Amino acid sequence: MSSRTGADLALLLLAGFRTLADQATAELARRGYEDVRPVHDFAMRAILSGADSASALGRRMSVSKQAAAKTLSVLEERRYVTREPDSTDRRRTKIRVTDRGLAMLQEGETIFDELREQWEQQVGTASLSSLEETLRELLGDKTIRLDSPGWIMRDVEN
Amino acid sequence: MSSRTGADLALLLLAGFRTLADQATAELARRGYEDVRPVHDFAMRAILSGADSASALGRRMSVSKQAAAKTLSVLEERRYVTREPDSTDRRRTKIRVTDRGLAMLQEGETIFDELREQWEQQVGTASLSSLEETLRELLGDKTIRLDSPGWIMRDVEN
DNA sequence: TCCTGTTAGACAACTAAGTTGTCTATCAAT
DNA sequence: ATTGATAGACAACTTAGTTGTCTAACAGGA
Repeated sequence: MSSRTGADLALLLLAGFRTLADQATAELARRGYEDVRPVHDFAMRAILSGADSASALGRRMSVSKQAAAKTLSVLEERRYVTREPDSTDRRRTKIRVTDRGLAMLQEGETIFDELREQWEQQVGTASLSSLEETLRELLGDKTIRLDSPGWIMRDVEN
Repeated sequence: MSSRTGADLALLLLAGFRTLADQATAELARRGYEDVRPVHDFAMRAILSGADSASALGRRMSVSKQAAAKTLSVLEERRYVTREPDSTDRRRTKIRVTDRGLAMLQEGETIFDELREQWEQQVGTASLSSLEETLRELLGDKTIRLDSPGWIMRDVEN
């Protein structure tokens, strides 16, 4: 079916992402981490990989530092990170991922791996890794911009 | 590189979609249709395929009817659709895609096809269509929910 | 024909994740 | 010592959603 056009390709990619992200978010909630969205997970990864201040995180995620600061304050509120003053540079406040944060990340990774496993069983190892290979080739090392508000999962009423 | 995990797979899919969507939006703007986002394009398609009222559109896009009505009013403002009273059911107001709307859709489709063409040249016809095949198999006929606010393209300042 | 339940659309208040713009404090370097 | 850049904060705005409540119109059965 579905006429093989460029627009369909875009929709397929989107649907693929959303399927994984929605399932992961739901499963994460089921395992005790409610109110965590993919964007939080990604931000935490970025922090761990060295973006340990609001400005740095903003740069890393290609988002304004103000937006990054907002994300950080909800992460702090939910006890996934802490902020402490940087002794060497009194302008900065250093971000630290808490143990709870690490545990959440771990759980998230596990869930994503499980989902990938399911997909592998559905279409075979070869198909899936060739898909990944193709996408990597197409996207190169292009870092992913996260400046799209949302991709939240909610339920609809009417 | 990039450890072959489920999370990476999700990010690849997202990056793929965003790359296409961002480029398409930019190109559409360059060709005279500014302030059009993917979500508008998708909504117009849904209208054309029969969802010709706010409530119907909401159901089709898995979004509340209020959200659909909002989208419709910006589409109307920008002269991509018109609303007219339905003679057979006085509660409803019928949505019609304007000529300008059709032209915009046409242009959008062309652009997406061009982008797909580029990708094809980059990785080969076989790889790309196998990617599409795999995704279709994984996602089935699952319709795409559009209830994520955003995926807008904006520029970042600092 | 009337009552009852459902549907369409509108309005209002709220949320989430962004954006600009402006401000102060601190650093770094000529 | 001044000058310029950087970190973070605060405020006002934007987009695309969400609930909740309301009225008007339809549809079907007693």
